[in-house]
Amino acid sequence: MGNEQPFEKRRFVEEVGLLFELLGTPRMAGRIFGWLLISDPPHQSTGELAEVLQASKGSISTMTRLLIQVGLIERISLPAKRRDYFQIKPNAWSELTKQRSVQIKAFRELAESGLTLLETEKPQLRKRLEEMRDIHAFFERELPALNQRWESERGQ
Amino acid sequence: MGNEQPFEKRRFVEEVGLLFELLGTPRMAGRIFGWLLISDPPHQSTGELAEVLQASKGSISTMTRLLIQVGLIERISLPAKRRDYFQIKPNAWSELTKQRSVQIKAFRELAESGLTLLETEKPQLRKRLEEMRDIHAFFERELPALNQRWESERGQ
DNA sequence: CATTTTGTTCAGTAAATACTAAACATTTAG
DNA sequence: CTAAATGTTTAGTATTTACTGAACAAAATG
Repeated sequence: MGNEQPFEKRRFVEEVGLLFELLGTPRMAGRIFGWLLISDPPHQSTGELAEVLQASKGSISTMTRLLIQVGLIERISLPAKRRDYFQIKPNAWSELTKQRSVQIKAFRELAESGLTLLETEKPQLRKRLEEMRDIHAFFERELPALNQRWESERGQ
Repeated sequence: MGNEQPFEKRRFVEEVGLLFELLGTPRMAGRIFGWLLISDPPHQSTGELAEVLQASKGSISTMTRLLIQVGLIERISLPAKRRDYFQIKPNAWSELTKQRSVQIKAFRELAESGLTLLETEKPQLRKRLEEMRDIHAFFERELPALNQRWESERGQ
């Protein structure tokens, strides 16, 4: 089959895969995401992904599910044609920021439960946890604000 | 040996371990970090860590090295006493934010190299990558500013 | 110098993970 | 209905990873 995509595109896909792997997400998920960033058209089916990326359909199925779950891609179905397609989710990055806030909250709460444990201890010992709590409370408050600023700046 | 630390402290340590694991860092590294957040004194030796956390010295050695590398703890040596101790790094969280900026930069650069690939394509196809580039450029610029605001607000 | 105390490195292991390939299910088209 | 196309689930595999325990190295103490 005519499976000759330019060298550079393959390399791009592979780079995205490696970056994802570095950040703890399976490389294949990164490859899928990478391809969906440059594919024409922007929406691709499971079969197309499997062929272009030389991966099994099972792998594509699992990893698209993962990418949907973390909010980076979405499943769409086109009116007439075949079954379903995947594409980069238009608001992917903003939503990722929101997820980041959830993590930050977890750290803030952990710091607070630690402070409860050290309730009766001298300030010197509590300092570590107070700093952890305060900075996370700060970002928990400011990150959504920053994200909102982004959305309005670009939105117009 | 008198190894009876309160229930709640063990649970705290285990919770930090689980959160770390969730974020892709080995659980044992999280346990070490958790214990260093509540230990008295705040600095602990490899041997102490191994005993409290019921882990092998080898594991402690590897994981402290990891934690130092990511900037969360530091190695200190006390004047008279034994060899070296570990403690939470005073500026840990701010430095972590800086590292986050490095990742964001990687995404921005990836988006740009993708845009180079689609240089001659129609705008419709370039949109995905432009959005990815722009939001990452935004945070690459704003995150350090936010962090600086934190440092001055608390610094006084 | 010999002994103890402390930390690192290394070899081995058990469990988790990222896949593949094939069986199965479901829809679409003739 | 039958056949083709598409996607999911499952079973199996190979690799990676997070550990342990022991050998080793280096320094401090007597």
